[in-house]
Amino acid sequence: MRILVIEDEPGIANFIKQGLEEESFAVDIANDGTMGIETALTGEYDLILLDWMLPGISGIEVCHQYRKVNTDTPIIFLTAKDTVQDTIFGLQSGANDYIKKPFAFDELLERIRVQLRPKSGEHETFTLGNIELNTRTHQIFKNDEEIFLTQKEFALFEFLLRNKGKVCRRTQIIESVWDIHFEYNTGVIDVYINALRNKLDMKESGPHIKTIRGVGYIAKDL
Amino acid sequence: MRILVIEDEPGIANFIKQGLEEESFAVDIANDGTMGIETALTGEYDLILLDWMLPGISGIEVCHQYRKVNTDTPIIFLTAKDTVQDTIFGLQSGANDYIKKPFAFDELLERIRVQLRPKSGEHETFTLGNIELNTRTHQIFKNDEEIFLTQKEFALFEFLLRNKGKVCRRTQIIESVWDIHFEYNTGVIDVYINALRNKLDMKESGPHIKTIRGVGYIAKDL
DNA sequence: CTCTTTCTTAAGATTTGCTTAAAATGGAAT
DNA sequence: ATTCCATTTTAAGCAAATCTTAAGAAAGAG
Repeated sequence: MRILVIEDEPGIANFIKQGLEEESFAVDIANDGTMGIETALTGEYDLILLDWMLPGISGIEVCHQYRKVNTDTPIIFLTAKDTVQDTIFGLQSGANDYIKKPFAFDELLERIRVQLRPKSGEHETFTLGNIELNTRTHQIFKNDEEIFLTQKEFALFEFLLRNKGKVCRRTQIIESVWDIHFEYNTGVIDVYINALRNKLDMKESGPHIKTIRGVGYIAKDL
Repeated sequence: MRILVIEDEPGIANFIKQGLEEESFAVDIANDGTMGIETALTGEYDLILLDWMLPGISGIEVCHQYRKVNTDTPIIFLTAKDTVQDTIFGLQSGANDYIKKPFAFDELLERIRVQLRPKSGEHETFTLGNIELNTRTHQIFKNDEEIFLTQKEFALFEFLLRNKGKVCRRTQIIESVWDIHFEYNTGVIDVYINALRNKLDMKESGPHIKTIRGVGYIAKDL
């Protein structure tokens, strides 16, 4: 799950980035409206957090522009203003929700989840055989026994499960999970796949992550 | 499906090459404008990815030159520039689309597919009897049972299916699938045709790959 | 029947992925 | 700031799958 934060104050931007990364979202920051709209349009994000007050192009303007091209990706406004007027205006411009600064991080998280839930059309848990992944609580159970994964392990596994049955190409994985876009000559994926297979105890029979040589991996039941 | 990438930065060029090869395109790289236009004119490519900023001859110039000779092959510009002016200018010079760097690989892939789809006039799946090939997910099903092919096997089979009913000459095959252009005295094709017939279980009756003695092969239903 | 082309198999070369250990990174605690 | 610890990444040797070559067997053409 990739999130773009369009916010000029580095302090706030980094605070949000860190918090979201702890929840294993992949977060990019754009620090002004121009960069923001450009990045939003090039990259593929699942959600956009948009500051109301931006130097140069305003948040509303960014939202307007973006909505001309993309009407699916949810946008949540971050705003210091708090009049009802502004709120209505913001939502009319195409945003899906808004949150007033200062805000409790958990509240932000909650609103993000609300926006992401209906979009994926999925539940908040995914399963692979007897393994269950809960995106909400960030836990993994195998036969009701909890298994602890690190951030990256979890993010990779979640990506595979969200695409269960479909082939996940190495390029897709390195982009979605590691956020690396150009030059890519690393063996990280192999290492983490290996870790997953070990921790989740995926031998021959039973659910497994199959490798498609020269292409990538695929998670399959049975 | 053959793609030429004209791009001077090795990092980006190789990243694109790998990504596209995972999708089983045959990719060649030219690292400057002169080489680029030369290769574009000699080889037979289905699509060209052209960097805007090139040492020596610029991307626009390459595009202009190329369009004097060939007006069919789609060209997609890769550009760091982002002004509307440049874009319009680029498209006027004969390009079919453009994409701003940095871009998400999936977006590039999508644009490539948009360009290739109308040209081939085909869908993203091909069938041969009860066998179905999905170019998108890179999978093959026979009566809804998945059959795993290697890269080369898949590429060869895809080529045959794209030309279903038409005779595929050995020279065509070796050029499109193996990217070998001149000297050619190898028995690889035979070996791979054999592998396909085995894996896909093509006996006499039923769908099969018929061999045309002295010429090549043809994929036929029934 | 003889010659040519294709089929089939097996073995060698090459590429790709697996696995492990060690180095780098980053956070938390002292 | 320093140390410690967990996580992430890099690197390298090994294993396995794939690709290519080659050579004898089979099949088709004349």
